[in-house]
Amino acid sequence: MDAAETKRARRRAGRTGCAVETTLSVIGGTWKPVLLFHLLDGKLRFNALCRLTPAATPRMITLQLRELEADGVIRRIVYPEVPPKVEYELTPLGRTLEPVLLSMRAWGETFAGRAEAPAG
Amino acid sequence: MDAAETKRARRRAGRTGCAVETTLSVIGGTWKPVLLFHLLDGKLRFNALCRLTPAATPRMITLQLRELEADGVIRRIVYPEVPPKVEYELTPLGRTLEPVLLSMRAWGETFAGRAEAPAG
DNA sequence: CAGAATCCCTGGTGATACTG
DNA sequence: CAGTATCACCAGGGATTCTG
Repeated sequence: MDAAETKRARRRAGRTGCAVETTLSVIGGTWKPVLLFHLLDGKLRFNALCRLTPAATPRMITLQLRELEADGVIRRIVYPEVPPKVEYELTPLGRTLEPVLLSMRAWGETFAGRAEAPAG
Repeated sequence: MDAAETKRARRRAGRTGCAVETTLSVIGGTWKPVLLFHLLDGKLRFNALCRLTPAATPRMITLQLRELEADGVIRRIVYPEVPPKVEYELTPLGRTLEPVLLSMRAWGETFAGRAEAPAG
């Protein structure tokens, strides 16, 4: 998928001084923040990620994981076993995203609270 | 564009316990984090936002601003003047996104540093 | 189990032209 | 200036099937 890759590359290169765009070029995918967030807890198997992100299809999860891997924020560990076993984990670089992901979660929790109890 | 709205609503409702998805339902748009980030500095006119986000077309900026407004994170101020003048500013709720946006910028700066000087 | 390959279609996005 | 309306394109993503 070099279309998306080109897009992300252009974005990274063509940023106009806004570092936020740089971050988005890495975690800007539809499901990337969610996947990364789940990986904060440690290694996860492909199926586990699918179960944790039921709104995304396995196909999409695969694609997004590949891009994250290409950007060096996650690592793919293949165990040469039968049945196949693959785990994903954050790289040290990926772990530096923790503040971003945690602040996103924190805000989501607050917002959900406000949205569900607007009159409260 | 209620297709996107439906999508976001579903996402907000159908989250599986991950607050990150809730946050994404609000700032998940392609240019939303960038627009919000620029608004951290204060009110901005439409044209100013366009200039600060040249990679996005005015059309897209309009659409994303509308969604942000619908989600209550920004406010649209119309001055009944000629020529027209419209300003956008963060609502109090929108301002609570500041930690998220700042951490995104911070990470982008670090990543850019690593990417441009990988051998350093 | 983990993922590749294929088909197909929706809708996100750009470009252009117009308006108050 | 700050949009809106319309057309057109094609890439993103879903569903299904197949494999090692």
